[in-house]
Amino acid sequence: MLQDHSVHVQCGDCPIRHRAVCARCDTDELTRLEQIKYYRSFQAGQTIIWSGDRMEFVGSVVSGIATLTQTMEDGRRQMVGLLLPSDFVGRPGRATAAFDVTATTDLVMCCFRKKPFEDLMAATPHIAQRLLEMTLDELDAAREWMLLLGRKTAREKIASLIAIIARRDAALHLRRPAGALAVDLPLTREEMADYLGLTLETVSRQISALKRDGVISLEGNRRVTIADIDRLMEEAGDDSDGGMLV
Amino acid sequence: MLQDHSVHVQCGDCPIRHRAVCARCDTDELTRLEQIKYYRSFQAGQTIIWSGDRMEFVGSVVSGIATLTQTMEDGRRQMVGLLLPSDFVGRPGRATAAFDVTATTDLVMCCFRKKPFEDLMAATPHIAQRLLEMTLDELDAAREWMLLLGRKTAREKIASLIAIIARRDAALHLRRPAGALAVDLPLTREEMADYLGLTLETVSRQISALKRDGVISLEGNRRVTIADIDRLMEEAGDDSDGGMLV
DNA sequence: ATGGCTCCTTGACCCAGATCAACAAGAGGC
DNA sequence: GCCTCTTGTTGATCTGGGTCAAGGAGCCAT
Repeated sequence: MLQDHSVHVQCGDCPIRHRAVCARCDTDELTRLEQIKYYRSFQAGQTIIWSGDRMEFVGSVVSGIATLTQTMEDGRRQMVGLLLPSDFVGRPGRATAAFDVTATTDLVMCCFRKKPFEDLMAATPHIAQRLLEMTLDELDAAREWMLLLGRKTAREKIASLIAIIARRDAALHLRRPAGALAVDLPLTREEMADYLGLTLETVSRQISALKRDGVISLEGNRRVTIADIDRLMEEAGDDSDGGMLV
Repeated sequence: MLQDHSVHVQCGDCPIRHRAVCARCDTDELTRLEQIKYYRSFQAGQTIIWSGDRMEFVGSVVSGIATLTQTMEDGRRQMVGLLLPSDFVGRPGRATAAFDVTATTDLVMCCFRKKPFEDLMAATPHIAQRLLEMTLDELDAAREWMLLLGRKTAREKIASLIAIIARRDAALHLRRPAGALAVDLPLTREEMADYLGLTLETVSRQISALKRDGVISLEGNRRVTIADIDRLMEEAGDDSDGGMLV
């Protein structure tokens, strides 16, 4: 009986390598990464790291989806990061986590124990440079997200979220959309609400409204078909096309 | 007649060096930075970079305050970054700016032309590593900000903003508060509204409310005295003390 | 097939904060 | 001093999205 073969993915020929930490590593550097890496699986709903925990490792999402969230004492919750395959988790140079990291689907991570990774980073400028690039991208994304949270209407927020997921999906698979585009929403209504700073009822109402108005259509309640991307972007209120689709 | 002496500040003995890009550079690296640096002054209200512009330089704020903002076609505006002295501006590895950068007070920047800086960065792992650290800090701050925008009430937002400015102020001067703490709000009510995702009227009302309730008091309408920091933090709804004051 | 989940939708009502509008308080400039 | 311009305050009213509440739709497990 074979083990789940996802645990045998190699960084070097991983299909998402073009977006990963090791995107520009040479074979020598890859070898050293291989030596310190290991895989961990998490079940849907499982918390990977609690805010305030000691961080034992850093790593990349190989498959599945994780979220970064912050919760106030009274239970108000805000998602502050959505981690899709190739995204980096953890913070070299800091001992404890500032946010909760949760697997929202079954998840496989490619992990590196923190100390060896930091040593390798110190010895391999490539990696720090690539990590800087990725962190700057994340910061840009966080800033777009801030505009969404602070100024967009509920309808614009939903349209934006669908556009963001469609874009990430396309970027990951290096493909451009062929006509009507189908996207799986990897989040529950409640998770979308936490992403958007809304309640789940408002999310549900606005998705219904976009459907009623012909901007999207639904198969089941997770799979969305986007009839007209330009119309969706317009509904999202984005001034730029946000670098839509790579 | 002497020129404004702020233009003669040296990175090496700059009072804010402990927070700047060059925080951990040795004398040799500092010398190389000195060779490619130059100073630029901007007047209050002047736009430093427009979103979409080619970025000719990167640099650090020496004195004064700049903001990073995003504007939608219909004029809705969201601040996505508040740049105080020691903060880094610009994005090595990207040709065009994604946000508007504006001086909200008279401002002096220590600039490096982009290409030489990138070359130096490639040759000096130190700098990329320090920049990564700073970017990760900014990302953490952006994520706290997202909780504020998505989930906090107007009153909590105002309390948070005052706390954030007090904290940054203290960190910059490496001092801890002695009893009641006075802070200058370096922003107009409208700028605060853009920071917080509110209208300026709501900002004004909530500041009045905090004053009425004895959480803060005002001298003029820019200088705030915080009677009781713990009370303010409580009003801000922060679960952690947010690493208050370094 | 039935009960008990979790997830989603929809309706009725309410309220925090937006909007519209008037006015006060400085800060220069002359 | 007086005028003008910008910035800030406060009031009255409106509304988008929150809250509360009642079902519906899948999806197991028994």
